[in-house]
Amino acid sequence: MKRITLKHIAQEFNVSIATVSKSLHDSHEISTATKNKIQAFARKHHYRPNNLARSLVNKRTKTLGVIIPNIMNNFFAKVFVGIEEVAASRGYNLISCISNESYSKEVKTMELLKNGTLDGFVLSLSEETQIRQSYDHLKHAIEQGVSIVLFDRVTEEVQCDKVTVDDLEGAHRATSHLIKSGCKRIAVISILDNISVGKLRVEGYKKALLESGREVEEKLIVRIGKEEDFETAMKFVLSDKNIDALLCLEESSAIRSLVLLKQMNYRIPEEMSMICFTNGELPKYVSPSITTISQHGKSVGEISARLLIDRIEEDKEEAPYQTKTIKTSLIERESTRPLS
Amino acid sequence: MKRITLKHIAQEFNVSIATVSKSLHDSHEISTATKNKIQAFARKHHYRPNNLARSLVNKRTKTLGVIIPNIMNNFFAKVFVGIEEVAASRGYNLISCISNESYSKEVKTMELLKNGTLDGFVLSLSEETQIRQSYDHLKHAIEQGVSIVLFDRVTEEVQCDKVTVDDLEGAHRATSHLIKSGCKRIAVISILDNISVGKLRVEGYKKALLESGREVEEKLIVRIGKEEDFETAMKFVLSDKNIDALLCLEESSAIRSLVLLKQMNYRIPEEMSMICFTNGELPKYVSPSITTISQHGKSVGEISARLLIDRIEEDKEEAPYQTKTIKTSLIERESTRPLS
DNA sequence: TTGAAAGCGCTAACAT
DNA sequence: ATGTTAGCGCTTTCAA
Repeated sequence: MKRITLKHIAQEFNVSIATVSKSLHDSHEISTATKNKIQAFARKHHYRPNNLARSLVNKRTKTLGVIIPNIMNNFFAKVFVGIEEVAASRGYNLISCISNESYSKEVKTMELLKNGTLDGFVLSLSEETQIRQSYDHLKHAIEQGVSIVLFDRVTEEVQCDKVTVDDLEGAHRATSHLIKSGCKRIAVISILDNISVGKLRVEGYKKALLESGREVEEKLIVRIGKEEDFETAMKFVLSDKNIDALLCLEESSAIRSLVLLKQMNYRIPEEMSMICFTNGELPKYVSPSITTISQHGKSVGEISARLLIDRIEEDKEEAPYQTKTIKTSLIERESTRPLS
Repeated sequence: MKRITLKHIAQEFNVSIATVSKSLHDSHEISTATKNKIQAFARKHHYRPNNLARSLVNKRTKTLGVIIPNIMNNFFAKVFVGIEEVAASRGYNLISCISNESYSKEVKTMELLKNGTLDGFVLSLSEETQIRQSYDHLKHAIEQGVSIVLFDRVTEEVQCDKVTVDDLEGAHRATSHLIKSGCKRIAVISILDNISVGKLRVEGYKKALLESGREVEEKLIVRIGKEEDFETAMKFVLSDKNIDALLCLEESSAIRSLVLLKQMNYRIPEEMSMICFTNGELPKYVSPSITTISQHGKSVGEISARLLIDRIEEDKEEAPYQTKTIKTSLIERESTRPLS
């Protein structure tokens, strides 16, 4: 059984398509009698308006594009959940893509989708995009009237609404916490040095050190690339026996460091304290559990979606762009010494 | 700057829309000269065909719907990645929704989307749907000619292509492994008793016990509901001091059991062995690390997407439905004794 | 209260 | 080689 259209219904009752359309929209122009019979018929036959046709006329699809670098990342998964909830509650669908940190995938997706299918985009820049600093795909989209909200990994280069995590403050908070708990030399472990948030976190770390009257030792800021062997790099770091704390800029390096430290029989947190970003399940259940900076991913998603939908719906395409910044929180666990 | 259409281009060169359309499709009917100038103009002005209009004519949207019960679940996240990859490689977009284990969300989503927006659905049933056993939304969709692929949590009630994990065999494999490693009394911890896969896993467990000449003790099959306090329930289970192995039917109960066992100073695996389903990061990095049954989520996703796209594209709407079953693998870790 | 007609942007069969 | 026409399914203005 094929899908039924206005035309079919019109034929059934020997009325015009317009009458059927109006009836189904419960227009006052139509008599209650005809409305009733048409509505009943439609319901009985599971009539569903064709959204493509409708969107073509209305120039609104009620669909948003979401581009996320990696869904296996706990933070992004949470953001996605937040976006999804808000979108659903406001009647929007989501077309979602995983850029997999690839610039070309990101570009292709945007190209593909800014063709009428979407009312706007929510996205976080892929690592490669941030390395290349090529943002033309975003700029073009905006020029063509597609609204965009950038979250987490953003850039000054593009004029649009943004939702960021206060990474600088987060790293500052983490570093200060380590200092207060008595740590003397704190190393930073970063595999995110290519992306905006990584850089901000390093800044926050430096700021905290300076504020407490310490010097920044560049060699304590360990940037590990994708090609390098993580374990080897870490062992080299740990050969500096005076390091007594690790600030890991994301989850995975924290977990891997922890495994290594345990192998090497470090006592945690006595000999080595640890804090990491991204408050997923892992840091919570690993032992010792790891003190984390929560970035409130779900809120980031919710706010991003709201920002985008508001801009689309209220036709405030000319309204000034805003950047909302979410504060982080520190969740104390076993990998740091209590602050007395 | 607004989006440019065939009409605009046609006006620009004083030709018909058809000529423009053909030029952009590089038709041999059009002279190279006109084709060139039209293509150049289109490129320069970033012309993108409106997909809505195109889909309306073609009756194909090249878009699939994906409904997943919970994206924070490692298995489903992997499935999603698999679907995404295949879909992208074959030129399909994904409209994705999280049912959040809710029947009504699942129904609403399907209602909303089987309106021309989609060529088909890939979905896994929500827990609530499996409890209510209401599958009319799926049946209607199929009647209306929307192709569906069900994965992981499936039902016999609906006639469509399916991709399942061999849960029975997985649980059988896990149980046999525990038996071979010397475990005497194996308890099953299930918070999935409402869903198909949960039941299959229990069956696999029973089968393995019987095969090894043991009896099935129903009280060793612990079904913990959402409302019950997990910890209290587990403590009660563990009051039976003869239990020396836990088969956890998913990740979270395994992790929580592990925390509890460590608190209670169990030696793992000597006094208590453990195996759980879902091979995510958690079982790997927790200590002791947990032996798991991998369900190969990404493959499940890939196969599902392929099955769906094949059916859509090859117009084999009448082809017999298939069910593909993915074998699990056992990944040995520290929570089980080696098989010597 | 109902209907005719135009149009959203595109495709495709059929002229010319 | 180019154009005309009809139509996908729907909304909306204007006319009856």
